[in-house]
Amino acid sequence: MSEAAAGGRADHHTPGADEILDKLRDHGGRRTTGRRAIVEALIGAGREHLSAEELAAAVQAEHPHVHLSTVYRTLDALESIGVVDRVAFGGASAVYHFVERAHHHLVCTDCGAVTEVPDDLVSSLASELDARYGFTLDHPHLVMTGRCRDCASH
Amino acid sequence: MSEAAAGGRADHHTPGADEILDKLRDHGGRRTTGRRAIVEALIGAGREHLSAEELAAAVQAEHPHVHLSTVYRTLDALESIGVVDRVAFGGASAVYHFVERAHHHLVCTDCGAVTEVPDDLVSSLASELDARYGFTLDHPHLVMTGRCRDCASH
DNA sequence: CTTGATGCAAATGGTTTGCATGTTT
DNA sequence: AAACATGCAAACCATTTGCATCAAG
Repeated sequence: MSEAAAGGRADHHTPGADEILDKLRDHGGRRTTGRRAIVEALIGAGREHLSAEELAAAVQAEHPHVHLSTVYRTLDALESIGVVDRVAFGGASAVYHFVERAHHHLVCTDCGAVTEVPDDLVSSLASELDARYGFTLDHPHLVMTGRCRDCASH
Repeated sequence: MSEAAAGGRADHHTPGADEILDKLRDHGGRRTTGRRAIVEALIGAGREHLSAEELAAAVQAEHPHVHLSTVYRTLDALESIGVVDRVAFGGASAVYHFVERAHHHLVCTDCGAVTEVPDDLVSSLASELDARYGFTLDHPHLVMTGRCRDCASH
């Protein structure tokens, strides 16, 4: 995994914020301090999946003027250039994270915990669904609900 | 549409409305005309998955006074006694249907079409997830997103 | 100086809730 | 009567949008 973009370490200067902002600019976007702050906060979250509100809170610790709607707009922009993945499951707020390797999500309906599942675990089901129904599963966006180990034992 | 409201066939008296209302009453609920109308409309929908609003519209054709919030409350009640299944996927409105055999749902992110998938297709993935993560997939509630045959070909 | 980004407030849309009233048991 | 259901309006909550302003290119 690209330790730079993903890293929990290897952040000598600033992980991949610049690269991401560059990508944004390549798509006609602009580099702003707000966006940098948002990207950095998202990088800082490591592999945690944050909601827009949590991300806004993190950003606002340093940049109090950055508005929640800006966070949403920036996440939208990042999602549309394929840098960020939005994970939405019924009702509750969506969470966002960087797209690294393809993976799916198990969301516990009790405690809300999100577990990542590598894509290959799902691929045979995916081809089955394709063969039988012509249905193409969302590859990096699949969200499956159920109960996690802890909650299941109650 | 449902010129049935009570089914095109196999409805000698009234499908299962009474049984369902009985179940509701067994759980401390009351039989009201509104609830009967809602249950009948849901039965009339056959295996279509309706949103609360669609259901309300269907009911209101005959009983204009039945309010949308009553539909929601009734669906809640029916869900909590295990008679109906609510299928919610990010953002859009949830759809409801009777719990018959266990099945999952493929929701097309383009056109919103809902395809049913028998449980057995998913069971090997389910046991895999259980074995690896101790995660118990929601059995009759799984919602998977992607693109249906029609939309995928665009 | 043009186009995109932002803050803010207000709108959205699906769903839920408080309340006073009407019904079922 | 007591407990529950209902209509209605208003509240909710995550997200989106209109608009005037601001800043990046």
